[in-house]
Amino acid sequence: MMCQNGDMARTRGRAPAGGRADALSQEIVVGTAVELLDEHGERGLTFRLLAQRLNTGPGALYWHVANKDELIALAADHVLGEALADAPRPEGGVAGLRALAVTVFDALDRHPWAAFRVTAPATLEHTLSLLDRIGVLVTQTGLPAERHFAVATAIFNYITGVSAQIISPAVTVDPSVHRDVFLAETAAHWSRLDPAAYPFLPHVTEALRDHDDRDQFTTGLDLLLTGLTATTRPPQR
Amino acid sequence: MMCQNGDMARTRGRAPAGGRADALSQEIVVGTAVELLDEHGERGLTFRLLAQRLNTGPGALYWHVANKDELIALAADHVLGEALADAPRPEGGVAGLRALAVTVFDALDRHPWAAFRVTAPATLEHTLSLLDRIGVLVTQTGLPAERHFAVATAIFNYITGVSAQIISPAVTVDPSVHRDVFLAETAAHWSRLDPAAYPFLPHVTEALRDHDDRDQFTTGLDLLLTGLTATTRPPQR
DNA sequence: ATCTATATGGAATGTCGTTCCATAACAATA
DNA sequence: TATTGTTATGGAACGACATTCCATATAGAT
Repeated sequence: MMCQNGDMARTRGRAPAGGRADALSQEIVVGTAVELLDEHGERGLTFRLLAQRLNTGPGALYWHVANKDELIALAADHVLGEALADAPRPEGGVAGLRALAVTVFDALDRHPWAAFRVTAPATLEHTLSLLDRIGVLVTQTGLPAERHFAVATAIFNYITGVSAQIISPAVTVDPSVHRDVFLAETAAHWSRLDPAAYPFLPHVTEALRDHDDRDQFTTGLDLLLTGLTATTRPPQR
Repeated sequence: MMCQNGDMARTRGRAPAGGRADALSQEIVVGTAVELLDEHGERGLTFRLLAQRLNTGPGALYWHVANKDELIALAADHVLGEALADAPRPEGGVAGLRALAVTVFDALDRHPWAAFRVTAPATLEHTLSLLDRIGVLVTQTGLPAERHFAVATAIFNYITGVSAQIISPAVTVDPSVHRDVFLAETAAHWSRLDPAAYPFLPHVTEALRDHDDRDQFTTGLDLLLTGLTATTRPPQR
């Protein structure tokens, strides 16, 4: 599964110099897939539907994409590419890490299906690019070189993994039920739990109902980054 | 989608007092599903195969489980339940949080398909239990009450989200390629990248090849927990 | 014995990913 | 301008799957 694109730069999908006017390309196929995924979610994307929108047959798509897994992986990478293009460059160090993380979260929040499909260790273009940019910023923090990989990967995993968790209700749950309704129902469920078995949850139903996803993301992120600076500059007695 | 079990405790699946000897139950169905998921992964689990192993037809399973999504969600919750049963209870505070997190990671590592299926906000029994136990431990750290929800959720999201990311290659990639081979190939890929576009990655290929998944999990976890203690006791000048 | 809710299991349905292949469009040759 | 080979297309066909349907069985209650 999953691309295994390997070495040989595949010419596939690159429209030949003097191709026809209505020529497909991997870029077009993936771009249209992103539209469809935004509209109907992962389950709603079918090769038939995609082919229909591109005025072709399902078979033609397989010239540009190996299978549905690769298509979705490429679509998710495409989303990440847009996010990175928008990401601010100026800041360095921990502030830059925070800004980059939030930018990526926002992008995944706009394309909920993508969050689950960005995976480590990276092999796709923009996923690699994200990890590399995190690595560069980590390098700037003055951490010893032997920790660069572990810390950069930890931050990458936090961004993609936690984003996926926070966004998951939008994907897992029936999309027809809105966020507020879902949270209200879940809060009601928590409030009905037996306090002997669940001493904590009944106390935080209000916080569940009112919380903001982005704040939830930055709460953990800031803990992580605080821990990072605390490690970088050991506690000044 | 997804349970919506609602209130009414469903009698379904509970074998009636004097049922037949070969009676099914939700517990049996889910337990067998866990076995099959461990053996063949999420794609390899089919209702036909599950029915065959239980000496029944596919239709019978739908009496105990609404659909495949619910089945897998229940199976993942089952895994979490086992992990929590094994989890050490003694320690409290930050040390207890760390121990609990690692226990859950190990369980998900043994059942890679489950990591992607544990989602927040929780509605299933053991997922709720995990979040609650995290909450209790967070309460013990002396954090102000208004931060309890945000911090407990952040830790929950870290555990489940980052575990899923770290374990993902075992699920996403063809299971026939072993971890070492996959990492070696990815490392080779990184080493061939253009250093102008990717200044960081080529330097850490060795670390990628040699890293340990559990260490990767604890690296970020310890950063997060360090940040937590730094927040709890503000820096003592 | 009869009745009814619970539970079963195999057959039928429809949708999907994917494969296949006959054909089209174009580029390079002659 | 014909010819040939490669690149690309698109629609039909295949096989697997989740899910539904329904005729039947089981066991407790009457």
